[in-house]
Amino acid sequence: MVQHHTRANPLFLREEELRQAIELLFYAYRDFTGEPDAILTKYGFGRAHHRVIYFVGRNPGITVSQLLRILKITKQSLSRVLSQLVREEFVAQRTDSDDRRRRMLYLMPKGEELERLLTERQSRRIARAYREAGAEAVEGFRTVLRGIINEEDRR
Amino acid sequence: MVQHHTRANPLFLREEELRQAIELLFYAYRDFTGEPDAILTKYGFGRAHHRVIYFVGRNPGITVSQLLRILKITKQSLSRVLSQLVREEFVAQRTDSDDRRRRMLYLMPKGEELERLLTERQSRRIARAYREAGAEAVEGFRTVLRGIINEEDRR
DNA sequence: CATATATGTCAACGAGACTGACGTAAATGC
DNA sequence: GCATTTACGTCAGTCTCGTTGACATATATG
Repeated sequence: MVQHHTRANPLFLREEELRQAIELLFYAYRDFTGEPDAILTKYGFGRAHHRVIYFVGRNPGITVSQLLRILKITKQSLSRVLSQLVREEFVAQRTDSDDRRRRMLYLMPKGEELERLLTERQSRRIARAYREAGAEAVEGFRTVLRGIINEEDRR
Repeated sequence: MVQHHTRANPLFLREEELRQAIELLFYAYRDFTGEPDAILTKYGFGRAHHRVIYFVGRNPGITVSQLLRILKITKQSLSRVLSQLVREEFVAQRTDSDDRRRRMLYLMPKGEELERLLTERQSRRIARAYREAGAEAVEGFRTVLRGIINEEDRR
C-alpha cells in the first residue's frame, strides 16, 4: 500500500481515527435507542416493534415485503411482531385494490400516538446535537452516514 | 408521502430533517454491523462477542466492571459471553495485583486475530465513507455523533 | 393453465438481553 | 478488628427477536 503522507506514523493516526469512528457509532446508537427501549418496555414491546411502527408511520400503505427489505429481517421475525401490533390495534392492514395479494399497512390512533412519543424523544436528541454542532457539521454528518450505508440503499 | 410547501410551515421541514437523521442512523448502523455479524456466525459468536473483543482489544487490561459500564448490559449478560470467550481462548483474565478482586482482560492470539478481521471490515467501510465525504464532513460527522451520546459518556 | 409472487403460519432453535438471589474474596471505613 | 462495600461469578427463570425450513393460500402474470 502506498503511503502519501510522510509523518512519523500515519498508519497509526489513521487507525486511531477509524477506531474513534467505530466507537462513536457504537455509543451514539446505544444512547439513541436507549430512551425508546425504556418506553417500549412499558407497552410490552421491544425494539422490533418500534422499527415497524416507525416505518409504517413514515410510509403509510407500505407493504409487508417493502418493510422486510427495509428491516432486513426474515418474514417470520416480522410476522410475530406485526401480528401482535395488528392484534393490539396499533397497526391496520388493508388489502391493496390494485394487487389483492398485497397488504398495505397503516398506523391506527394508538400506533400514531406511540410513534409520536418515540420519535419525539429521538428527535429531541438529534435536534439538540444538530443545534450544538451547527449547519455545516450537520451536512457532514449526513454525508458520512450516507457513505456508510450500502450503496444500493442510499436513494 | 407528499411534500407540502414548507414556507408556511417551517416545523415540517424540521421534522422531516430530523426523521431523515433517524433513518440515516438506522440504515448506517444496520449495514455497519451486518458484515461483522456474518463473519461472527462462522465462529459461533454473535454481536455481543464482537463488542467484548473490540473493547478488550482497544483497552487491554480493562476490568469487568469497566466493560459493563461501556456496554450498558447486565453482569449476567456479559458473563455468558465473556466466559465463552475465555473458555475458547480468545480472551485471557489476569488478577490485578493492586486490587486482587479485579480481573483484567486481554486478548489472546486468537482474539487478536478475530478482532483484526472484524475491525478491518468496519474500518474499510468508514474509511471509504470518510474519503468520499472529505475532511470537513468528517469533522461534522464526529461533532454530531458526539452530541448524540449521553453527556456523561462523551469524555 | 402453469408458474411466480405476496403473504401467513407452524415448529424448532439460538443468541442475548433481563431480574433476583446468592456466594466468595478482597478492599475499605469506622 | 469488624462491618460494610466492592468486584466478580453463578444459578434459575424469563422474554425478545433473530434464524431455518416446510407448507398453505390467494392472486397475478406469461
